[in-house]
Amino acid sequence: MVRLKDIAARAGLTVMTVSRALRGTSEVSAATRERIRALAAEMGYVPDISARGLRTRNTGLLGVVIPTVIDPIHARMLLALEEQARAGDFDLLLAHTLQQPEIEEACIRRLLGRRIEGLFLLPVYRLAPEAPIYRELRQRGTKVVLVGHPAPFCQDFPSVAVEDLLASAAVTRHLLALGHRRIAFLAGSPTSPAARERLEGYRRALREAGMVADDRLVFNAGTEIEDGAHAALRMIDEGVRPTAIQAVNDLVAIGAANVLLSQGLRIPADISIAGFGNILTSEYFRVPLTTVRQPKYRLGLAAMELMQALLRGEKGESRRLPAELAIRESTAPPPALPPVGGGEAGSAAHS
Amino acid sequence: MVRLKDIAARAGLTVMTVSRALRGTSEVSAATRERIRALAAEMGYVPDISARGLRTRNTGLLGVVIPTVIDPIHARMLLALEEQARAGDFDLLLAHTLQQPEIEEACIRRLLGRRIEGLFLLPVYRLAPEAPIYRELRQRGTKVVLVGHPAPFCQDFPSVAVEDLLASAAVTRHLLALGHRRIAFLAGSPTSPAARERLEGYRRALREAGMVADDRLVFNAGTEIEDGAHAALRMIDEGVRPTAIQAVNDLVAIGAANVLLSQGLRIPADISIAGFGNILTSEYFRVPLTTVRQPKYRLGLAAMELMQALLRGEKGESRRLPAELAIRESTAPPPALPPVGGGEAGSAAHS
DNA sequence: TTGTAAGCGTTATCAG
DNA sequence: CTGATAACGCTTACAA
Repeated sequence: MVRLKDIAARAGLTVMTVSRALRGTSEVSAATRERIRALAAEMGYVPDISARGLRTRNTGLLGVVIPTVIDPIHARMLLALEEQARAGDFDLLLAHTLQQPEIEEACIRRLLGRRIEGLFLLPVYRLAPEAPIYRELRQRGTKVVLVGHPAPFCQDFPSVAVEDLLASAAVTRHLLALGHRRIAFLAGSPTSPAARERLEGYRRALREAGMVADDRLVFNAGTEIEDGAHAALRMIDEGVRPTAIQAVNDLVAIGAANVLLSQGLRIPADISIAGFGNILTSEYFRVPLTTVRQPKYRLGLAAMELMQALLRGEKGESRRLPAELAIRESTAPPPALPPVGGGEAGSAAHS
Repeated sequence: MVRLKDIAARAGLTVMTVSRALRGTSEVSAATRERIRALAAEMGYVPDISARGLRTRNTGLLGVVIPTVIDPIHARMLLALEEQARAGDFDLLLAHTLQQPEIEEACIRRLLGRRIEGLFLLPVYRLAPEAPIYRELRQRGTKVVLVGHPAPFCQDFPSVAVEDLLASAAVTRHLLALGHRRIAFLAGSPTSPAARERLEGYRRALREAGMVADDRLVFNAGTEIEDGAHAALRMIDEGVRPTAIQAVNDLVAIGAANVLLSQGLRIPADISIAGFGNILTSEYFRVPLTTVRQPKYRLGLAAMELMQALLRGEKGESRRLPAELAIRESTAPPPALPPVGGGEAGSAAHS
């Protein structure tokens, strides 16, 4: 490894002069500056950022803690983040939590040892109102940008999140506008604020339309394709026959759609399906879905902007990004006017 | 930030004693060790890894340079890598190249400044036999594990890659065994060794079956869904009517499949489709595809093993990982025995 | 078992 | 414009 010292020796100058010449800072005669620069290039000098950081107290490191990079939404967000980081002359340390609190804690602790200047945190959501590592981050005054919805245990960090509630309500309103009156909802995990917001958006839209949100139309699914399939089967078992289904995400929607198609139902002729878009653009799935396009890349940009503000010592304001409804041929008016009222679960209508 | 010095002051001891106590190294009285430990915990001490590294000359950092983390294959590989890295007490610096040589060079240079101990490199493939930054890596003796196929400009680095040629040949043999004699190939970018291997595997299998690989059945596609669609349209335009299609990857296959389905063809009744699996398990696409399952996670593991060997100062042996053919209902015997011989492009039969 | 001195590669600071 | 000195937080090497 070539060090400043080595260049200084070759140049017959002090380390300091070389350092200054290379940084272009301070006044150094143009002549020597060029000479040093050439020499450094020739010798393949690469400054040691850690050593510099030791002295200047800035490491130029940002941490990203993410459930898993396999999630396409998160991956796109990460891409944006990394591009922005490089532009701002930061390097990115990546760590996965696999949605496990212990791993999350270990990750964060390691990153703290790296003296990261800021942390992008996609939290592992828990119901508990407190989490020790989050408390520690607060005490340390670590600059944290939460990428996701705030929850009790992480409330006081500035955050960037999608307007899930509004977007979900828009989906429901879209279905209502088409004439659907019996809309089932395949819900996600109750520990996930995003999933909860989506359920709440559905309920709010129903209420605003003067209807009663019937819980017999809400099925606990999860986040995976299988979860959607199981939920759809349960729905059929229970004799519930909605004219439309709204799912907490694309995967769940696809799982449900596959089940329905295998039952001989046609989409959207017999039943409409809508939900949030998590994978690809879902246009490439041959299951017709009307989806909410999530602003993945913009989420990354917004997160970085917030971080920049924090790094400048500002307060940093949380932001909610709108999501856009991508209406496709997957949703259509209900096949026939559903019976109004009706007592049994299957025909339980909002009204 | 709490430093060793601070703990030492509070404990009435030297920095050295504290350092030793915390590391558990050397002989320190069990009593003081516990006392120091407790004190450190209470004060929230986190050792500064960079400072330590400055002294010990190991940074505990590994770099990953990747086209984009959006690619599901790469994302899974990255996940494995990160998990392994953490297990080995390394942190991971992530950088994207976006497939652009200049960005790649900039990334690598930055990582060198971080004094990474090793670099996982998913190269930006170019046809040129030399690339300056690769030469520099060689000269520096940086420990590099190539994740991908070797190419002239990066030949001398140890690598981990999938047995694309063999896997591709297996696909073709599978189609041949079903009785297909007119198999089209939708090829990828010629700069990508993996794509080239896949084309070569197809050709080899045909030759081994005593057939002539007819280039009129090979269409340049690319890597995206749209590329597959365009290639399929071109194929149809040129009047080529294969009984089976083999694609360089899943996306291309899906693009082609969508076009064929929209033309009223049924899969696999009228035409069979097979290729490499890049997205999800493609089981969830309602386009029937027989695919090659790529050992994404094992690729990550193997890369890390290779890196460990390099770090131990060993030579490090390149490895090729086999890929498994996932046969599904997407491939079936050809609808009718194709005409043997035949002069025009459309019916151009092998042998 | 504990302490002292020195140094890792860089830059802040003050002096010339 | 350039140099000398000290320091960032930690650990190695040697001394007590």
